[in-house]
Amino acid sequence: MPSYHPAAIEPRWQDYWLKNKTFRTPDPEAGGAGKPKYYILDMFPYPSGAGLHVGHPEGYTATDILARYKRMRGFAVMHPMGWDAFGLPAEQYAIETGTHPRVTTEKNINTFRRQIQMLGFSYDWDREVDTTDPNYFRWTQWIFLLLHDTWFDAAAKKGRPIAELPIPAEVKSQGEAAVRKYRDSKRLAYQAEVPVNWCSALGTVLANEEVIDGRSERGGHPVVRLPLRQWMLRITDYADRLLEDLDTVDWPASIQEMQRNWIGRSEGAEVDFTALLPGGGERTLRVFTTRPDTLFGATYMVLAPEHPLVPDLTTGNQMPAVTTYRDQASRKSDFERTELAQEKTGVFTGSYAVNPVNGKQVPIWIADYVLAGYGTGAIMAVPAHDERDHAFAVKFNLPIVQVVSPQDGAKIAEGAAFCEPGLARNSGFLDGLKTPEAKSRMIDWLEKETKGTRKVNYKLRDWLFSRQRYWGEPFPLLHEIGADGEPTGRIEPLDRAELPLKLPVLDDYKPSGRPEPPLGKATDWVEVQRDGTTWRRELNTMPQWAGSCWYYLRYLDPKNDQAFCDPAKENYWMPVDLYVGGAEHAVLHLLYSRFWHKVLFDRGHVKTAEPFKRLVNQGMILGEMEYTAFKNPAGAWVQPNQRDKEGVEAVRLNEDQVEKKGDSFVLKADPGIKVDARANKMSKSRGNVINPDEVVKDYGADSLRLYEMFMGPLEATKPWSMRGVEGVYRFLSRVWRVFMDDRAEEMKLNPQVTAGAPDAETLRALHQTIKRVTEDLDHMRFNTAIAAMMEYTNHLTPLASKPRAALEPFVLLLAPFAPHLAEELWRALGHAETLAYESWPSFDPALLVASTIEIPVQVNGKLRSKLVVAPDTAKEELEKMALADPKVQENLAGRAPKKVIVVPGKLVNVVG
RNA sequence: GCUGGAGUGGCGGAAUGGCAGACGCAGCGGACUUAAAAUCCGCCGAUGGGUGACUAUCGUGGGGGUUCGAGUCCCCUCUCCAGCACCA
Repeated sequence: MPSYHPAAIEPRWQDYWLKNKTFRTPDPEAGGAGKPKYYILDMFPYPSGAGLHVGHPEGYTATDILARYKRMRGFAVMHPMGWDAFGLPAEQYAIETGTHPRVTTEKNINTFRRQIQMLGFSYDWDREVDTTDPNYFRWTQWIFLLLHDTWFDAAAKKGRPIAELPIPAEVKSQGEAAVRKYRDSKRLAYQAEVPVNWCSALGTVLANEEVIDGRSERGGHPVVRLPLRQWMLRITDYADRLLEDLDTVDWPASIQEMQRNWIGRSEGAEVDFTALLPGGGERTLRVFTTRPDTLFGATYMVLAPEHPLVPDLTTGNQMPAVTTYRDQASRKSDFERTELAQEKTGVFTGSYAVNPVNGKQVPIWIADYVLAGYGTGAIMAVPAHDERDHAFAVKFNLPIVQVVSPQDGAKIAEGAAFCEPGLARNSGFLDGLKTPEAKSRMIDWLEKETKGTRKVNYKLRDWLFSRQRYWGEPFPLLHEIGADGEPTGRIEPLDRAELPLKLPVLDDYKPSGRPEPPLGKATDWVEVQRDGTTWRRELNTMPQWAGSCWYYLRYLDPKNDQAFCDPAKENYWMPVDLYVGGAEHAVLHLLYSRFWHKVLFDRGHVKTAEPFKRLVNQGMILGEMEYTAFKNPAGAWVQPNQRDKEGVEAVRLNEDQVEKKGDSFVLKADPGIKVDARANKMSKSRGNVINPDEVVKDYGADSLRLYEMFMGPLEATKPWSMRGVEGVYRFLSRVWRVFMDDRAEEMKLNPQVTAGAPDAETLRALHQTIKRVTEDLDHMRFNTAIAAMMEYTNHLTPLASKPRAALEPFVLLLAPFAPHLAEELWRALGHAETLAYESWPSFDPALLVASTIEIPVQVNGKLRSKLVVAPDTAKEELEKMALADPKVQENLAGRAPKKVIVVPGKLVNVVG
C-alpha cells in the first residue's frame, strides 16, 4: 500500500463493521443501562428511483459524526436508518411501467441501502424499518385504530378512550344507533363530506399542505375543489397543545415560527347577526371576528359563496347573479381565487341582517375573499378598520363608518383602513376605551345579551387523512352493508389481532380518473362476511405521512410483534435527543408527528409529551457557482437585466473570463458588461446535480463526508465545489503520509513515527487540537473542528520525529469524521480492535499554556506594538512595559496617557 | 405585504466586545524533476510611500450611535435567500 487509496480501504472496513455488527445497539436491559443514552435520528428518506443525492449525506454525516463521537464518550447511542417507502412516485412509476410498486420499492431501497453503506455510516442495521413492510404498517394501522378509539376531552385538554365519552341523556334515549353516531362524531378519526383538493392527474385528493399555488406539490398538476367523503384526523383539538409545547423544545426559531403561523391561533368573538329572510322569517348568521370592538362599524356582511344560508338569503331578482357567482367560485381552484383575484369580486344577495349592537340593517353580500373553511364562513365587514373590507366597500360603494381613532390623535390616511389599535368612537358604550378594553367590554356585553361569545380560532384545519390510491396503508375498518346493498353508516374497526390488513394483490392499480379508489377493484378483498352480515372494507388508503409519524418509536423495538414498542425501551430511549433533517418538513411531518405522539402520550403509550427534544435543519447544497452573461440576437453582449427580452441568450462563462469590479462581476473582455454570478439549486434540468457515487469513486467516502462538513456551518445554504472536495482529499492524503510510508511496497508505518515523547510545542498543539475538536463537536461546528485537525496535521508534517503519543489521540479525533482512514491507521499502529469504542482523548488545560505570549498594544484603539511576555504577567507590569514601549511613546507624541486599559493575557490600550 | 435568516478577500468560510480574514480553494514565487504530475517551502484584503526588512491610511452592504475599543451591542436603511400570504 504505497499511498492513500480509499477505494482499497473503505469497502474492507464497511464489511468489517457489518460482519462484526460493530454498531449494534444493545437494548437497555442487555448492558445499555448504566450508560447515559443518546438517541440521534435522521429523517429517513423516501427511496426514490433517482438514488441518493448529495443533500442526503450532509445531514447523515453530521449525525454519524456525533453518533461515533458520543459512543467514544461512553454513551449508549441509538442511531438507526429506515425507509419511508409508501407514496405516490412508486405508484406513478408502477402505472407507467407496469411494475408492481412492491418491486420498484424494494429495488430502490436496495440502491439506497447500498449507497448509504458506501458512505460508512454507523447505523445499527438490525433496526432498519420499512413503512411498507406489513410488520411495520400493522402498527401504523394499530395507531390509527387508537385515534379512532379516542375523543378529545376539551375540559381536561386530553385525549381519552371513546368508552369514557359521556353520552347526553337525549342521545341515549334515542337508542344504540344514535349513541354510535354520537360517538363517531367525537372520534379523533372521523368521516366528513368535505370539499377536497382533487387532483385528477394524480387521481387523488391532497392535503392542503400538499397543494402549492393551486398545484400539486408533486408534479405540479392542477388541483380543483370537490366535495367527497373523507377520513379526517381531528388535529385541531390539539392545536393549543401543539402551540404551547413548542416552548418546551429546542428547535430553530424559524421552524417554531412556521409551526405557529401554520396553527394560526387568533382570539376574538363569535357574534350572532339576525338575517332577515326575503320571504319573511329570520335566521341566525354567526360570524367570527378578532375585532369585536369595531362592531358599531360593521356596515355590511359577507358570506363565503359556499355558505349554506346563501340560497335562503338570495332574493328572486338577485338569484341569477348569485347562482352564476357561486358557480364560478366552485370551479375556481384556490390558485385562481388567491393569485388572480387581487381585485375583489362579489354579489349582493338582496337580503339584510340586523347588527346586534345597534339594530341597524346591513346588506348581506357573498364574495370569495371570505373562505368557507375558516371561522364560520361569514364575516361582519368593518371597512374603516380592515384593508380587505375597505377595498371591497370602495369597489361596491358600501358605507364606511370610522369607529376607532388613533390614540395619538393623528389623522387617518385618506382612502385607507386604520387597522391599528386606538380609541373607540361612534361606538356607544365603548367610546373612549382603548382597543383591548373595548374588545373585552364588547364581548362581556355580547355574552350578557347572548348575542355572542369569546372564541379562539385556528388557521389549522383538520387533517385530511385518506387518499384514493393503491400504494398506502389500508384502513383497518369495515362498513356495514344493509339489505339494500348500501352502507348503513355503521363502521367497525378490525380486531387488533387481525392486523396487519395487507393490501390486496392487484393487477390494475391505475387510478380511474374519478375519485373512486383503486382498491375497489379487488372485489374478493373488499367484501367480508361476518356474523351473518355483509361488510365492505374501507377503500381509501392512508397518506404518505402516516408511516413517518411514528417511525422513531419503531426503531427502538423493530421486531416486536406484541406492541409497536416495548414500554421499557420507549422509556429508556425517548425522547429523541437530536433530530436532523431538511427544513422542507418544517410543518408537515413535524406537526403530524407531534400530534400522533401527543395522542399516544394521552393514551399512556409513551412517556414524553414531545418526541423530538432538539431539532437541527441542515442547509441546502447548491450546485457549483455559475457565471452567466447575456447576448442579444445580434451576438452582442447585453446587461443581465435584459435577460428576459426576446432572443437574449444566456452564455455560461469560465471563472477566468470574469473579474470582480465593485460589487459585481464583469466580463474581463468587456468590463462594461455585468455578469450574473450565483449558485443554483441542483436540478436535472440544469444539469448541475452531483452524484455521490461519482464523488466516492474519485475521492472516497471519507473525502465526501469531510467535504460536506467542511463546506460551512451545517444549517447554512452553500454551493458545491469539486475543488473543495479535492482540497479535503489532499488533507486526508497528508494525514496518511504522516503515519504511513507512501514509498513502501507494503503497509508500513512512516519511519519517522517514533516511540519517544513529544516536544513541548507538539504536546501543546495536540492538547489544543483535542480541546478545539471536542468543543466544536459539542456545538456541531464541524467545519472549524476540521480546520483544527488540518492545522495539527500541518504542524506534524515537517517534524522529523513523529511520536506515537502525538499521533494516536489524533487518529481518535479524526475517527468520527473519516472513520475508514482512522480505522486503517489505528490498525497500522498495531491495534487489533476497532476504534469505535476507544475512549475519546481528553486534554490537560495545564498543557495548553504557552511559555510566552504576544500581547497587542494599542494607542487610542489602534494597534501600534506587541509585547512578548509570560502568560501570567501582571496588569501593572504590562502597563509599565506598554508605556515604556518606543512605538507607544512615538504615537503618544509627548502627550500624557489619560488612561491605560489592561486586559491581562489579552491586550493593552493606551488612551492619550 | 408579513415572518425568519444572511450580507466579511477572487471563492467557501473563521473570529467569549479585545491583533479582522483561522482553515481550505484559486492565484503567484521557489525547491524537487530531463520534463510534467504529485509533493514540499514561501507569498497572498485595498491604496500610497520605500530597492528592501518595512511603513502609513482605508477596510466586515450603507448611515448614525454606545464604548478606551464594534464584524460582534443599539437605532435607521439597502440587498439577497427561505417560508407564509384575502385566515376576518
